[in-house]
Amino acid sequence: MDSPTERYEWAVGCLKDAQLRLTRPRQCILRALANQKAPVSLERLADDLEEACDVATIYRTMHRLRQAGIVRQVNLAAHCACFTLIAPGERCDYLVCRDCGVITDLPDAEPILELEKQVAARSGFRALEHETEFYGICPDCQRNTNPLRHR
Amino acid sequence: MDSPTERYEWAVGCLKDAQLRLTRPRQCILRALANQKAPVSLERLADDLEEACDVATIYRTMHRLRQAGIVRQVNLAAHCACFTLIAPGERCDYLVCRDCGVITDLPDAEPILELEKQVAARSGFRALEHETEFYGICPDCQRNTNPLRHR
DNA sequence: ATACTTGCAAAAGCTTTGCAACCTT
DNA sequence: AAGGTTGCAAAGCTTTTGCAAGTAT
Repeated sequence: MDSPTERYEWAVGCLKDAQLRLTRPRQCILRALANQKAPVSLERLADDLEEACDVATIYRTMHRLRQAGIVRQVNLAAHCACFTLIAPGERCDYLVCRDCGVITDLPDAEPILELEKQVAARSGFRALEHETEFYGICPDCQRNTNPLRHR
Repeated sequence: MDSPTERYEWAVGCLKDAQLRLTRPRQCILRALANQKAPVSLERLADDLEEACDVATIYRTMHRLRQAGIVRQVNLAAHCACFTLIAPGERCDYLVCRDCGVITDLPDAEPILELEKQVAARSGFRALEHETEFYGICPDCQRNTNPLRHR
């Protein structure tokens, strides 16, 4: 499930399963989401759309996609909701630069899945999911050490 | 560093180190934070204050506490900033109920610290920190299975 | 034809900022 | 006394909602 096309098709399938209509704005939104593996902020998402559409529509759509389990809302940075497709095999472990904000996917987070099982067993919580963010300063920003850029 | 008093004293020490003044509103805010191990939303924090104070003051204070490394902003739920003291030994791994919103601290997240080291080594990121949230339905909410309560 | 969706506009929230008065150091 | 802080009010954003018109099924 790696190519944007595959991811898009998967999402469209889910949309139909959820009895949501495949409208023009929704096509654009799903395509934009399918192109990005890392979570995208709503602002960025709006910019990425092939065809502009109303903010209200984007918000409403994201809400429905979330309900339908097609999209996950990730709370990486304060003050902006970020979203990502939950295509099969997708991870939700990220490495975020505190300085430039770049978000990378973290592929090898097996230990967390292990931990998740333990937590499920001990806590009695059901339907467990997780989300991990590692924050730090990326190599690029370590080089550009302008102290003023750092918040 | 377990008792609220110890945590409060620690925070006050940091405040002085950061050359921030110990005003009345700041005392209240730090005390409220020291009483809670789990992250508190701003709304809740405001309610917990012994003495009411202006929202603007709370926001400005949280901003400074964050800058001074006294407080961590956690993005547990969308639409509300949550804060917690970063007293020594404090963890940042949580178990959150998707239904009732209760937040519990997760004490045994060793594997994540291991992973953090690996990630630091491989990625070249510096000053790595992490934040993990496990989401699920808590035992209580599993019992009260009113489907309408679940979003 | 039906009823789900969209855009526009307005409302509602949350967060930030300006400024004079106030209080800690 | 000096300057960091506060409260109040207003401005800025982000997110939500109402409604008539538009469109996928």
